[in-house]
Amino acid sequence: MPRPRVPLLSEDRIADAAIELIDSGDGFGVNALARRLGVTPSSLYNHVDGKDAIVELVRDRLTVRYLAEPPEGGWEDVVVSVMRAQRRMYAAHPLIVPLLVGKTITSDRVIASYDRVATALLEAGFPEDEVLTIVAVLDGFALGFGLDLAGPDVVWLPQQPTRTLGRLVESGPTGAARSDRVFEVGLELLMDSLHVRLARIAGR
Amino acid sequence: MPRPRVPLLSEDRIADAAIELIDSGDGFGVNALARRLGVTPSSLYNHVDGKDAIVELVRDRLTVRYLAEPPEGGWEDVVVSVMRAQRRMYAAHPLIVPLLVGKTITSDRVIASYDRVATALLEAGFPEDEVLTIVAVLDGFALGFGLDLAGPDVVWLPQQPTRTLGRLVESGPTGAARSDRVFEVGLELLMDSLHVRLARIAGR
DNA sequence: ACCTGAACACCGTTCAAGT
DNA sequence: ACCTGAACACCGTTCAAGT
Repeated sequence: MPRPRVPLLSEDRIADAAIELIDSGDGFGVNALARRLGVTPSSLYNHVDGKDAIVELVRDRLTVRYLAEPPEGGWEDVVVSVMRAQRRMYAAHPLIVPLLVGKTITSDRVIASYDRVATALLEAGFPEDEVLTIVAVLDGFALGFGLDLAGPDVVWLPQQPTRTLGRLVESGPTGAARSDRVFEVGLELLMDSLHVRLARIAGR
Repeated sequence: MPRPRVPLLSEDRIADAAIELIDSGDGFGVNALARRLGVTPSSLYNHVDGKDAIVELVRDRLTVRYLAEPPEGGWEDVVVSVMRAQRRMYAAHPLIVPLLVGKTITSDRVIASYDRVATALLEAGFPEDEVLTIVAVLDGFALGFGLDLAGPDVVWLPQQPTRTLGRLVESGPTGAARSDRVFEVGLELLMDSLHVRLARIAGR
C-alpha cells in the first residue's frame, strides 16, 4: 500500500498516538508507535524528524492543550494559572515526565509559555538575575506535584522495613481530592514566599 | 584474558565509571560503560543486573556520597540539610537527573534518606496524608534548582525572538554564587511556608 | 508527496567456553 | 568466580522502489 490518496499520517496524528502510547505504560518507541498507527516505522520519517522530535512534538501539543489561553491579570494570576495548568498536565500524563526532563525545549509555543511567566516576573520587579531560577523552581515544584499525583508507588518501593515511608506508601494512592488540597496549599504558600521576596527587594 | 586472578570489576568500580560516563555528556549505555572500563559488555553482568540496576546503583552511590551523615536536630534541620545536600548532588551531576526521574527507587539507603525526612515531618505534626506529598514537592524543588545550576541553555533554546526568556538565557550561565544565593532565599521561604502550614494545622 | 521493505549500525542481554 | 566472544532480539534511521 504505497502512497495512499489521502495520507495516513500527519504531525497531529503522530503526536496524539505518541501521547496514547506513553500513557499506556508500555514504553515509548518508534516501532511501537508505528504499530499503533498501523504503519511501518520508516513511514514516520516522512512527517517527523525522528524520536526526539516526536517527544518535542508531544511537549508542544500538551502545552497547547493545557496552557493554551494566555493568562490575564497581574503576575500572581499569570504564575498561579500556569502552575495549575502545568500540574494538571503532569498529573494527567505522568509517564511523559521522564521523557521530557532530559531534553532541551525548542518548541516556540512552549518557549512562549515560559516567556510569559518570565516577563511577568520581570515586570513585577524581580531582579533579572533571579527570574530564570524562579521559573526553574516553579517548574520543579509543578513536577514534584505531578509525580506525586502519579502515585507514590511509582516513586518509592521500600524493600526493607522503614519507620514511616513504607506505611505511608502502603496507605494507597494519594487520591485526587487530597492531592488537590495539598497542591493548593503549597501553591498559596509559594506565592506568599514570592510576595515576601518581592517586598524585601523593593524595600532595599 | 579470561578470569584474571584479581577481578577487574566490582559494583563500586562500575558505579564510579557510570557516574563519570554520565557526567561526560556522551550518553549513558552499557556498551560505552564497558569500553570505559576496558572490558566486554557481557562482563558487567557478572556483577550487576543490567542497565536499570546500574542506574539504581548510581543513585545509591550518589546518595551515600552526598546524604551520608544523618542530619541532627529538629525537623527544620533535617529538611534543610537534606535539601542542601540533594541540590549539591543534582548540581554536580545534572545529566543524571533524567536517568533517575523515571525509575522507581528501590535502594534501601536511598529509601532510608527519604524515610528520615518523612519521619521528621510526621513527628513535627504534619498530617499523615500530606507527608508524602510534601516530600515529593521538596524533591521537585531540589530538582528545579539542580537543573537551574546545570545552566539554562540546557533547558531552553529559543529559536524565535522572545520578550524576556531569550535575553535572560543569553546572559550566560547563572553562576554558582548567584544561584547559591537564590537557592538559600528560596529554601528559607519554603521553610517559612512549612512553618505557616504547621501553625495552621496546630491551630485548628 | 507518502508509503513499503530491505538494510544498517547499534543496543541490552544471554550463554557456552575458558581458566 | 569472572572474563571473552558469539549470538539474539530489538532499536532508531536511511534509502531505493513504487504509486
